[in-house]
Formats: sequence, structure tokens, C-alpha cells
Amino acid sequence: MFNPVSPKLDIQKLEGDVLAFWKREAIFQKSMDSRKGGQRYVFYEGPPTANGKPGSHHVLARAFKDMFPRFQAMRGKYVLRRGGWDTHGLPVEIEVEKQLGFSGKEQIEKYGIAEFNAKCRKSAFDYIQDWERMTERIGFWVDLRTAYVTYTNEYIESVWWILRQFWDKGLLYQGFKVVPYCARCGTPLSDHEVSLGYEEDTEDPSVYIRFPLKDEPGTSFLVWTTTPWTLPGNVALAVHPDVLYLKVERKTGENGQTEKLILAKDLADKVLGEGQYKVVGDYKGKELKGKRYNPLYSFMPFEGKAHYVVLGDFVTTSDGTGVVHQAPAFGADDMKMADDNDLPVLMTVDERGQFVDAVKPWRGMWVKDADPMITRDLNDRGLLFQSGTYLHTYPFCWRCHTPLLYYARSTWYIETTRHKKQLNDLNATINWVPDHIKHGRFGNWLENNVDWALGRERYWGTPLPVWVDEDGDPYCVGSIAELSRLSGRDLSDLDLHRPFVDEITFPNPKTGKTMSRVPELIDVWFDSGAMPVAQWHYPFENKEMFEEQFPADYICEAIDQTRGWFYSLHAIATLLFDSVSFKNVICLGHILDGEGQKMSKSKGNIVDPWSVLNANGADAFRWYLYTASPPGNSRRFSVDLVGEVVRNFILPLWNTYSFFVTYANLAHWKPGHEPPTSALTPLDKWILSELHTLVRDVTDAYERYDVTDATRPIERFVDSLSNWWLRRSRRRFWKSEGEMTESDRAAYSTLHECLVTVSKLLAPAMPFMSDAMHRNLVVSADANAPASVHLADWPGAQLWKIDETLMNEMRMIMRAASLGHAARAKANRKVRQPLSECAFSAPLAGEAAAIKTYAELLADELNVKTISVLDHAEEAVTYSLNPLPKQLGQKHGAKFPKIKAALLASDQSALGRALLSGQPVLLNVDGESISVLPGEVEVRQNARGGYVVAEEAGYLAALKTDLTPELVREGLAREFVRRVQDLRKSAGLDISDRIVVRYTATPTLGEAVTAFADYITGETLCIDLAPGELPGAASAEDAFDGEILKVMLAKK
RNA sequence: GGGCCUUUAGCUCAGUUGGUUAGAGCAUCCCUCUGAUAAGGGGAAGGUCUCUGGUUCAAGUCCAGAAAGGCCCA
Repeated sequence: MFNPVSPKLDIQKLEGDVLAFWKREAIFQKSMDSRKGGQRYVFYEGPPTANGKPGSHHVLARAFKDMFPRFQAMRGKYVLRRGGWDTHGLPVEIEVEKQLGFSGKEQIEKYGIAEFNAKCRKSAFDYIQDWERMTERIGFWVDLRTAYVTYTNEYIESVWWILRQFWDKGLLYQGFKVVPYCARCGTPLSDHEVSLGYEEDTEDPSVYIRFPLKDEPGTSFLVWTTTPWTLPGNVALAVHPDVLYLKVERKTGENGQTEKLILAKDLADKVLGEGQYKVVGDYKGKELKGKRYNPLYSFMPFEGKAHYVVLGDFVTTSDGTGVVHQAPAFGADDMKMADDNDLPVLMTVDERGQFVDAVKPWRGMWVKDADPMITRDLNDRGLLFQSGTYLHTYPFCWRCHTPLLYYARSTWYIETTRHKKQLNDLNATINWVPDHIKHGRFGNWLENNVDWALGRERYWGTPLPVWVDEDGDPYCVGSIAELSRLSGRDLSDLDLHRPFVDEITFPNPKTGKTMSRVPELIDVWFDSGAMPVAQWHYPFENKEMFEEQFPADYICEAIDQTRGWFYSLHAIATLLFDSVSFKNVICLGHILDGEGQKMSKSKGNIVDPWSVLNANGADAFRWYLYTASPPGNSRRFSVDLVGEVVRNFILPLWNTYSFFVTYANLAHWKPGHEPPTSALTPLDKWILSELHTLVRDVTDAYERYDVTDATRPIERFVDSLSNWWLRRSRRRFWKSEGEMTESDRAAYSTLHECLVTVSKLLAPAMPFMSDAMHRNLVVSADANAPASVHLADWPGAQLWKIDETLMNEMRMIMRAASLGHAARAKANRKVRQPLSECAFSAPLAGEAAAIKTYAELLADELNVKTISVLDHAEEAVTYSLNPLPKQLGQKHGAKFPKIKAALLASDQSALGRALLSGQPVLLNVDGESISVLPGEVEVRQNARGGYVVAEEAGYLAALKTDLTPELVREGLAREFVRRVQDLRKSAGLDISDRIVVRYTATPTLGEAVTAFADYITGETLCIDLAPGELPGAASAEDAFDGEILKVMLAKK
């Protein structure tokens, strides 16, 4: 006996029971233990931060993370699934700052770094319970008990070890980085902070300045800037190599004096005024390269060459003059040009945003205040061409509203550019889903790789393990033991965070001078990218474990991680081991609300995952995420959309399952004996062929990391199973009398095989319902079977059961049935009324034979006595030809239109007859004789007279609608049965209850009931059918087809 | 400003190497079937395949350009 299954599905109860079962029997643990000898399949959990509530996008990521480890475990692989938590970084600090009501670094330092970091440590896990609850509820199998945590000493020590490896390879260096910087707060701002403070319509100076050429007196470059204060730092001018520049002559005043200016051709009219100048020369930008000019200022000494033209792709002609002034200390592009051309970096401004002493006229002045004075100075010296104001969007400090400066700060870098080729070569071996990321977003990012700016001037993070002495001589520490040795103290209990690490000093091994740690932390992305190594405290411990668990077979995160985790994993693995870090990666799109808007707290359009889980359950939620759209696309999402999954997929599947269990129990059917192949009907062979095609395709899709192809076909299969195979096979399950035949047994075992196999195919995607089905359908009958579907082996496709011809035929039969129903509707003959005949035709030679093969099935489905094939010899048929462009077009190319015209102009009936009987036909096209083969033309047949016809794409059903008295009586008998069945149901009788029936009916109906009494009693499990009354019994009255019926029944 | 992605029915999505009259599900309306079904079947309605050029006998599909939206980076 199977456990009875109610057709009413209670999803919450089912999933709750399965969760309890997993917990009770430690199924997750067993799913790993039972595969211990197997090949490893390595999954890395991209660690989330638990300082906020998990949202729907986290369910998305976790659902996709979960399915491949589950699949591979069923394939026999040993899949360790260790969780992890990312605990460092600015987002954690910001939350704590909010709690404390802070708005700046000085407040934190006043509060105390130790206390502040203690709060961060706690805050990183504020919502850990929400995360654990969500993770468990959606069935994401990841071990959170043993999860790695990035703030532990072990983790940090491994990160230090990695940095020391880079140090030893000479990859770690100190350099300048231009960052958005608040001079009042004395701190650089993160991107996130900068984005908080943009203001539109900020007014800034707009000045055009002459830069006189050194070797051509009377000629100047014309340059535009909105930051005059950066001009004392000027070291070069940049032009675009491919832009056209003009040398123009113009009058400078009344006295007929002229000057020559160089600027971009496209901007000349706008800047100088149309017709206000004369062109005296033109150049491509690259021809200007190296031209020297006289510096505007010479406050600062410098080494090397400066004050000449360089080439830069970033130069545009959208505004300004197409000639861009370069001050490397105050612009990221400028700094890059300085690196590329060995230009000096002039630090004309100090950390407070004031000019340094060397800039004598304006020393100590806030740079923005100096703008007008610099402009006046240039005007006095005849170098100002024009000045005005300019409105644009500019960032301000979100704390104090000071305009931000772009300002070069010293920081530490990893020289990733040295390994650019390996980064790209290794990326080429990674399987990206979707694949455009590989060469697109990620590939481009690697192509344009710049050194990794590692330093962060913050508090809560992994300290950069670099110590320097007063001469700036640096030393990189690679372990706690080393630091203990250097400092002469046992530091094994030292908390490797600020401020404790900062307090450790040691003598420089070379000189004895005291070394203290640099102030920087490292970029938090380095933490997460180090997880393959650091999660195991490698190389200090777990050497073997690390080697077995590197690299990953599979990782999965959203698209925003291309420059985050995907890059940090890839860069660290490449530089450290010359290896990829992951072999396959699914890159998810973002999740949008029902309106297609990005979900954000500020818009208030967040869909709480619990609203979905509580309404529709985890299986439906997951299934929606897998099937709704390809994983790389952004996706719309709402509770209602998930509800559709329940109605369209889960319930039909559940009902099929419930049907099976109900009747198998009634029939005392047990699994274990495969029926002989001879007992299988063509319909059985067809669904088994479909089933094993499904197994083959789904397996293949999983191997390719193609989630939609691994899931959507299962929906189609369940639909075929439920709405065609089962609908057509119901009779074999429902026996009122007699023994089960071999064929009936075959029906049970076919459906059982389908359901068991489908539950396995569904296991990685819908872990709850699939396990409930497996445990009832398999475990309840076989004590030796794996206790859970998640411990079972993945099914193998039995390719010999796949029969393409059979599947094609069945497709056509389903279409024929559809057309038969359509013809009935047209003829206004409901299906309960038997009809004498339905005839079919098909457009391709040979297809008609299949109609004959399945005549019985069609007759039953359509309730007709005879199925026939329209005989093309008969006069009842006319023909029309449809030349097939695929075949004829490919064969004849440009001649196709003429061939088509010739075919349509010929005698359609003669040609159609020939083609249907398999003969080629000859056409004369432009004097050329062309042979057209049967497969190259579709022949459509139309019925003439006496039939009601439905037609589609050359397929046709013709229904004979004449009624005989005999057919009418049979129809009435069926109406009678239907009333009895309705009454049985509404009276709450059990399916197998036997009944007594009494009725009163108008004469014609009464005759029909008498004539078809055997049929009626068999259908309704009636053991006593007679006219009359049954006082007190359930009764119903109805009028139909001009008859009146009162029927009463009682359980016997 | 640069890069990548998306754009097909009211909604969510398919659409093979270019090839018949561009499909499915949901939603709407009408009809129907049913002792598995919360369902199923049939029909109706719903489309300038974002736009403009080009290649081709043939373009939703290939090429070029544009537009709108999204993401990332400046």
C-alpha cells in the first residue's frame, strides 16, 4: 500500500514535513557522507553579509547555487557544501555609524577604534537568524554550522600569507591613486558615498586659456577647464589621436593684430564664432604629439620632461576645445597619462585642500577660493581667452557638503597588469553562463585591466600587513608566527584587527629602526576572493583539503559581481597559482518588481521572500525562478507570478500522482514487476519514449549549466503525461468488474515509472515535492531503496525506449484530435453525442497511415464510430498545393518564385494526386524542365459536401454529422450516466461504492436507458437500475435535449 | 562618455544553420468535457517582431545605424 494522497495539496504542510524529515534523518549530511568515495565536485559559496535582511534576490542566488550540487550528488559526486560569511567592509561600518549617529571618521576615532570594531563584529551578524531561517526554508543545502567567517584570525592570517606571496613576487607596490576626496573630512570617499552627494546645476568657472607654443611664437593651444585651481599642476596637454584639429588665425582687437590658435575642428565655430576665423592649417591629433608649449606656471621643481602634447582616447569634442589640460594629481585620466608618458606629478595642494607653500601667490588658500584669482592672473598676462560660468552635476561630500576634489593619494597596489595575459588566457577556459559575459563584460574588464588598488583608509577590515620605518623602508608580514618572531612577543592571541595590530612594532631586521604598520586596511573584495585559500586556513592547516577543493567546479552570483567576487577570485588564483578559481559560473541578472523596476528600499517595491514562501511554498518559488526567464536576464517578479506555477505545474503533477496512488491502492498494485513489452500499448510506448527523451535532454542541460533547458521540458512532459496519456488511459485504471489484464498492469507500471523518474529529475529543482513523491512511490514499497530522493542515483536515459517515429506520429494524432474537436464545435455537436464518422487527411505522403494505426484512440477521444482517411481517389476531395520554401528555395535559389508560380498555375488536383502517391512531377520553367519531389510540396486536401470540416496547416478533419435514432439513444444514455455520476459526487460517495438507482424519465429517454442499461450500470457501479422512486435518497432533476429526468440513488 | 545586455500578443516568455500563415502559457469572452484535477478540450479576440537602411529568391533571425530601458565603469 502507498500512503493515501489527498487530491487537495497542502503545500505548507508537505514542505514542513519534508523539512522535518531531512532534519530528523540528517539527509543533507547523508547526501555528502554517502558519496564520500566519489569524485569531488567543488562548489564555492560566495559569502553574503548578514547585516541586512535577506531579500528575494538572495533567494534567487541561493536557488541557483543549490541545484547543481544536488544534481552532482545524485550523479555520485562528493559535494562538500560549506557556507561562508563576509563580515568586513564599509557597508558594515556604515550601519554601525548610523546606529551611533556618526557622520565622520573623527567621530569614530574619538569613540575608539576598538569599541567601534567590536560593534562592527556584532553587526555583521545582526540578521544571521533571518538568513538561517530563509536558507533552511528554501531548501538550500549549505553547511552554516561550519561556515567560514572572514573576520577570524585564521582567515586573516591566510590573507596575509597570500599578500606575502605577492610581496615576494614583487607584485605589491605603493603608488598614487586619484580618488574622490573630501578635504574638510580629510578622507577619500567610496563610490557609494560619492553617489550619495551628486548635485545638479552646480555652478563652476568655465575658462578658455591660451597655452603658447614654444617653437611658434604667436600660436597657442586653446584649452578649456572648469577647475582653474588645477592649472598650477599642469604638466601636459592631451588631444585625441583621431580627431581633426585646426590652426586658425583671428583678429585679437581693433588694431588689426592677429593670433593663431589650435583647437578641434568640430568645436571651432562654437568657441570662436562662425566666420570669426580663418583656417591656416589642419592636423590629425596624432600629428600634434610631442609639440611643446610654455608652462603657465613654474612653482614646483620636477624631474624629467613635461609640457608637451600627449595622446589620449578619453578626449572628446562634446564640449571644451578638444585640447585637455593635464594635472595628474587631480584627475584619474590625467594620472593614467602621467603613468603612460612618465610625466611628473605636481602636488600643488595639501591634504586640507589648500595650496602648498611653493605656490606662492595663493599658498594656504582653499583651492576653490583661488579660482577667480588664478583667472585674473592669467587675464593680466594675456593668457585668458574667455571666462564665464558653467552648470553641471558635481559631487559633494554627503556629510559636510564640501565640494569633492579629485585628488591623488598614496595607496598600495597589486600589479595585476603584469599578469594580464594569464588573466585573459585563463578566463578563456571558463564556462560562463550566459556566455557573452566571458568576452563581453568580464573579458573587456580584463582587457582594460588596471592594477588593483588595495588600500582603504578605514577601520573594520583585514589590516594591510605592511610595516614601515621612518625612512619608509617596508616589510610585509606573512603570518602571526613571523610577527611574533619579529616583535619578540607571543602574539598567538592577538586580535588581527585595528587597533591591536597597529600597536605592534618591531625593529627593522636590516637597520634596527622601529617599524610600525601602515594605516591601511585592504579592499574587502580581497577577503572574498581569497576564500578558496583562507576558508581552510591554508597553508597553515588543511593542506589536503585545500588541494582537493581547488578550483571550484561551480559558482554562481549576480551580474554585479563581475568586478567584485568574480574578479577577485580570478585575479588571486591567477597571480597565486596560475590557475582558474572556478570552471563554471552562472551569472544571474537582477530581480525587478512586477512593473520592471529595480527593487529598492527607497522605492518600497521590495517583495519580501516570506510573502511568497508563505503563499506558494519554496518549490513553486524556486521553480518560478528557474523557468521564468534565462538566468542572465533581469526578471520581473511578483507573488502572483509564482502562484501561476502552482496552478499550471505543481497541481497537475500532484493530481496525476494522487490519481495514481488512489487507484493503485484500490487495485492492490505494487511496483517490482516490469510488464512484458508486449503488454504495452502504443500510447505507453509513446509516453516512455517521451520520458527517456526527457531524461536525456534534462541531463544534458544540467551538464551544460543550462537551467531553463533543465526545467522547462519537465513542464511539457507532465502536461503530456497528465492531459494526453492519462486522459486516454483512465479506463485501464478503473475496473468495475473483472481481473486486471496485463495491459492494465502495464498502465500502472508505466505511470509509476514516469512519476518516479520525474521525481528524480525534479529533485535538484523542487527538492520538497520530489522527495515526498519518491518516499511514497519508492521507499514505501522497497525498504532497501534510498530513504530520500536526494540520496538516490540520477536516472539514466534508456535510449532504446526512444522512438522518434512514434513521437512524430503521436504529435500528429494529437493535432488530428484537436481538429476533430474543432469540427464538432463547428457542427454544434457536443462530444457526448456519438457520431458515425470522422475522416482525416494530412499534407505529407505517408502520414495518413498513422491515422489508421491510432483509429481506436481517435474514435474514443472524439466519440465517433468510424475513423477514416480521406481517399484521394474519391471525388469528395479537392486539392491545393503549398510549395515549401525551405526545400525548394534551398534547392533552386533564385528560381524559387517562378517554380512556385508554375506549381500554383498547374492543375492542382492532378499534381496533388501524383505527389501524394509518391510521384515526382515535372514543370516547365523558362524552358527548363524541373522535377519537383513529393517532400517539396505540401498537398492540402479539402472535403466536399456532407462533412463539417476543420483545417489547419494542411491537416484536416471532416466530420459526418447525420444522426440515426440509435446514435441519439446512445447520446441520451451518456447524458443519463453523466447525471448519475454528478449525483454520486455531490452525495459524497466513495469512488468504489456500489449504488441503487431509481429514475423517472420522458419516454424517449426512458427507452434509451432501457436499451443501454448494461452500459449505464457498468459506468456507474450500479447494481440495481429501475424506473421508480427512492424515498429519502439523494436526488436530482434535470432537463436536456427536450427530455426531463429525475434520478435518485443510494449506496448499497 | 565607454562597455555589456534587453526590446516579439494586455502579462511572462519560446522562436533551431535565414524558409509555410511568427508560437506557448496566463488573463478576457463564448462553447464544451469530466468519478484524478484547483483542472482539461475547442473557438474568438489580441502582433507595423522598437525604428530606419542594407544583404538575399526569402529577414523576427544576418549586417549597419538609431531609439528606449537596465546594469557596470568613467
